[in-house]
Amino acid sequence: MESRTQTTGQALGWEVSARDGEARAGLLRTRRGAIETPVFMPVGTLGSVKGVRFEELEAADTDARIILGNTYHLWLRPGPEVIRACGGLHRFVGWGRALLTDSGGFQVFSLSDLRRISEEGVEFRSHLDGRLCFLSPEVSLEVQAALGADIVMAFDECPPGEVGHAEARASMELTARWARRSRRRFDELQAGGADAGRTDEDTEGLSGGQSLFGIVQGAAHLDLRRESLARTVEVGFDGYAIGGLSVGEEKAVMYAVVEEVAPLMPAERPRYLMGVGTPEDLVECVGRGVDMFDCVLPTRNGRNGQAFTSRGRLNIKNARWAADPRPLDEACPCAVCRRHSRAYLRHLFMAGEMLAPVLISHHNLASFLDTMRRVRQAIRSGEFTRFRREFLEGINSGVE
RNA sequence: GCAGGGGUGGUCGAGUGGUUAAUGGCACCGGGCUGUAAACCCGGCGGGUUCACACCCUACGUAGGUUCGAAUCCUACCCCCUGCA
Repeated sequence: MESRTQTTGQALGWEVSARDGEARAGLLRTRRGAIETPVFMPVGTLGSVKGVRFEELEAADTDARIILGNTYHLWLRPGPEVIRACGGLHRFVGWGRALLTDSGGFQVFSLSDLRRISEEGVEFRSHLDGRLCFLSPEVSLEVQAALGADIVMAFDECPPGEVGHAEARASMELTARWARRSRRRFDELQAGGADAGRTDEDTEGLSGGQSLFGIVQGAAHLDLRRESLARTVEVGFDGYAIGGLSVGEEKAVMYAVVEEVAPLMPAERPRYLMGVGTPEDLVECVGRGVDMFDCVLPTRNGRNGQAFTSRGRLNIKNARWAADPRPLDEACPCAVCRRHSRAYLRHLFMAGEMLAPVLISHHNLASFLDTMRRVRQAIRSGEFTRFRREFLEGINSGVE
């Protein structure tokens, strides 16, 4: 038996197996399984990757190794007590693989009309029933302990993408202070056994506890980004995320920030770009040094009738597909593309059949995850540059 | 046959003398969606010319009529629904 004593005691294992330029291929070891990176993580905000069954997420054509849940949403409903009583989020939803929970920081942005920020935390007017709720770094980490995800996120403030320097600085500094508080409360909760998802000691050579990621903010201002990174690293986390992108800024700005920040992030820790992105964003940002991604696009756009294909986006509602016997993407090996035609999917969508969004979501997810498999392969074989060029050419060639 | 009610743009349905090419809904056509307040949101939707402003044509069962002006009023006819025979 090979000894893994050198990683025992840590909650998360991480090793890079290949590099190609800034792109890295690696293995992220969590208490609920190993995850090859770069990885795309499907979003399951409310405890469900919308429209996709867990069996399908596990199936070979998709094979998601880790999915997200959301602290704010699960906190409001069904509530952390319910989920703790059911043995944590894994057992509650019936998913045995890895989970990552976002802290609710994104809702500070997306629900900006319903909240007020103070040093202490964020007062939300619940979007469900209007009642006043208070989320802070401490509360967020307490809820995340009750959910018991394998990776949890520090509670941050996510400002709009185009905020000016002064506002971005104030926000970034608040996030930095919240990072310390998140770290402190996290450690207390772990020491106190509050983690509902704890696994046996030595699982995978890991401690069995949760791991915690810090989040870099600073909007489009590179000096603030660098400072935010330094202050986050100073606190010390198991992994580091870039937050506050794809929130209204120009795409070039996003790429510029990632290009500046990712290579400066600790090389011995996984790098997670939050909320990104399109297939081309994934490839571009892997090329800038990112290891982990999540995004609602495959499921949301799938539900709304848009398929991501190797030749770009295909809107299944378009009349031009009405009698098209071809699959969504002739190059896609997913279960949906192997079985169903564009004509059938369009018919289902136009008829309002719930199977249509289900099938397109499945295809999109399978497509995103397949892209990441090919990205990893390209990095390992030292052909990432060529892969990137050919992939982008394909995406831009247009669906016929 | 008699008595009521009704025939409006792809469809259902408002409008009952003048901003009416005609409110809405649906259908249809197109666009958007990036740590999910999203199975959602936005736009178009009689025809023609125009990049556009704009202009022309055709339209409220059919045919006449009244009026400066009619989907709206009058007459005849056709058709549909309900009740009674």
